[in-house]
Amino acid sequence: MATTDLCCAPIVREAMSGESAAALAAKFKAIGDPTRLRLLSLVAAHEGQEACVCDLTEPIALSQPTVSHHLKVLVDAGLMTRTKRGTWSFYALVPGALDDLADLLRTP
Amino acid sequence: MATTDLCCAPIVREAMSGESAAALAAKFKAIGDPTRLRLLSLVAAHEGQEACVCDLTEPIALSQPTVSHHLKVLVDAGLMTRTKRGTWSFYALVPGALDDLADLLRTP
DNA sequence: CCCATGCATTGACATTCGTCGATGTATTGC
DNA sequence: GCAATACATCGACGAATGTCAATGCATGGG
Repeated sequence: MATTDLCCAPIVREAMSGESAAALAAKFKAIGDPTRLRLLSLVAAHEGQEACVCDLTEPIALSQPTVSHHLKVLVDAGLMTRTKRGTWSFYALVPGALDDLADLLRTP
Repeated sequence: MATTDLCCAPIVREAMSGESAAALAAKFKAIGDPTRLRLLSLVAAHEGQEACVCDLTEPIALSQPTVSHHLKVLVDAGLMTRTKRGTWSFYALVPGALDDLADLLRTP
């Protein structure tokens, strides 16, 4: 779920509708958490721009279920992808997803 | 409070520290709510790029205390300013605040 | 001086969220 | 097959969040 595409003009261009506000807020809420921001950062900075859960658990210093939970939130928000290879799950940024959010924040 | 300046490079440039992640997450959490996104949008679209609470209560369709609460969150996050003139409190965007956030989301 | 207006604050409540331990489920290696 | 590894899911718990009605506090008008 939550694959609803962002529409519309920048936030400050015109008054937002309730629906588009909810869709956008869901994405910002996903990155409105310190742990998830660090996960995005860690994955992006990792070689190949991808990382498995085992690469992230230690630097994040939280339990493995908690890390998996946050990664799922990011995937559900459309910001990350999950790819299973063997025993591992590799997470990577969705190309352009963060840039799309950035564009919506720009003021004229 | 919460006037901590954002530092650092874009999120995806290098691994974030816990502190900068917390500071950044606080700002994204502030805009990670549909009501607050609409408030930002309404204020920015209003004439003079400012609006009083009485201008916002009706289109938001929530109680006045709730609107005031959300506006306070946005002010505390450093995204809005409050100016009292007479009986009214006028809210406006902090110039460049959203653009600074946008810059941190950009991927190389 | 008193009342009405505009807004902030308080207290309460239900809901959501972040976290963990325990458990389930594949996949790999021997 | 069996044990070990990597990860997801579940259930539970305290903390934080969004909302409202009630109240407080200024400011301006008669």
